Amino acid sequence: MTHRTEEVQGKASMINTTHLSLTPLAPFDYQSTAQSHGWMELAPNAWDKERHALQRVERLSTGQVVLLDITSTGSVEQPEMAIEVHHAGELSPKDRREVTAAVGRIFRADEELSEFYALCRERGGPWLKLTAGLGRVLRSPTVFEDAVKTICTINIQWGGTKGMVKRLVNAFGEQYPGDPALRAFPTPETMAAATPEAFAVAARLGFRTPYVHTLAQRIASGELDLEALRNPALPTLELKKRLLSIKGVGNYAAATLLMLLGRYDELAVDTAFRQFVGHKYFQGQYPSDKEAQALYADWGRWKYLAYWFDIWQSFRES
DNA sequence: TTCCAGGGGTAGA
DNA sequence: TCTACCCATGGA
Repeated sequence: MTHRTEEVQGKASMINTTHLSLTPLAPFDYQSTAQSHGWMELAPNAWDKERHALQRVERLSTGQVVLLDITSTGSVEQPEMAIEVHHAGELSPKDRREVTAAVGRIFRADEELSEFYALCRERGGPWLKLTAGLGRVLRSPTVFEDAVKTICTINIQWGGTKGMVKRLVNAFGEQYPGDPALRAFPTPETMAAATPEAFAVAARLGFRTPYVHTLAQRIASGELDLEALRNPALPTLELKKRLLSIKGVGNYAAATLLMLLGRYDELAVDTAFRQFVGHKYFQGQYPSDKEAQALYADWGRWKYLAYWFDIWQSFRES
């Protein structure tokens, strides 16, 4: 991953703009990656359809809150992303590195998928499309944000998930100084500082309320280090065990978080999975979870990606 | 008003 | 390991 920086000073505003760039591993399909997951629609993310830009408010480790505007300036084979950072005051070299690292993580800029692409080529047909830079599933800069959002997908329709995440951001996220209506995803410390009662009233997460609040408290107190789960040396089974030890995380959420951590061994069995597999492979009948999972068994450690883009292609064809 | 969603925890077998 | 039951919330 490489980056270069230049700075442009705004003239009429207290907000300055810094231009950064990021070069992901090729092949890389920027737009398909951004639209690969509903995460694009969850606050503080927003997708600008006309400019094909992903916008997001980010709180840096210094406490500075900035607005990111991310677009593609390259091609699939020679990819490059432009990152406009709107911020008050200065943006230090450390801040710039933090921003490019966050964007790199969101887009999985350094994720190596050649083994998955080789399997897609063996299959041929519609799977060949994936080898043109698809296969990256959008995620968040922190494991905490992904964990909270995953818990907010449990037993609820997508509109409900969007509403819950938006309430969390509006109630506990820090404001962007250039537009107080825009906020960053809240830190564990901010959520943990609220009483359970105040948290429940503000977020309205239903039965997920104690799961998310307790998770924030455990991280804020130092008892739990979710970022440590990004360690590639951790065996997947150990990682899954640690995820399942989090209250509110069961088999579905653990498989989703494994995928977000770059481990594709497990399928997230939920209503969408059962409906899709039943419709496409079992003449509309719901198979057992074992039968459904067996469909993707020979994808080995790439099962989740195979399923995810199987449903993604069906969606695009319909 | 009723149903149920992109499930999970718990108890009991 | 499996099943039954309950769990808040909000959209259809």
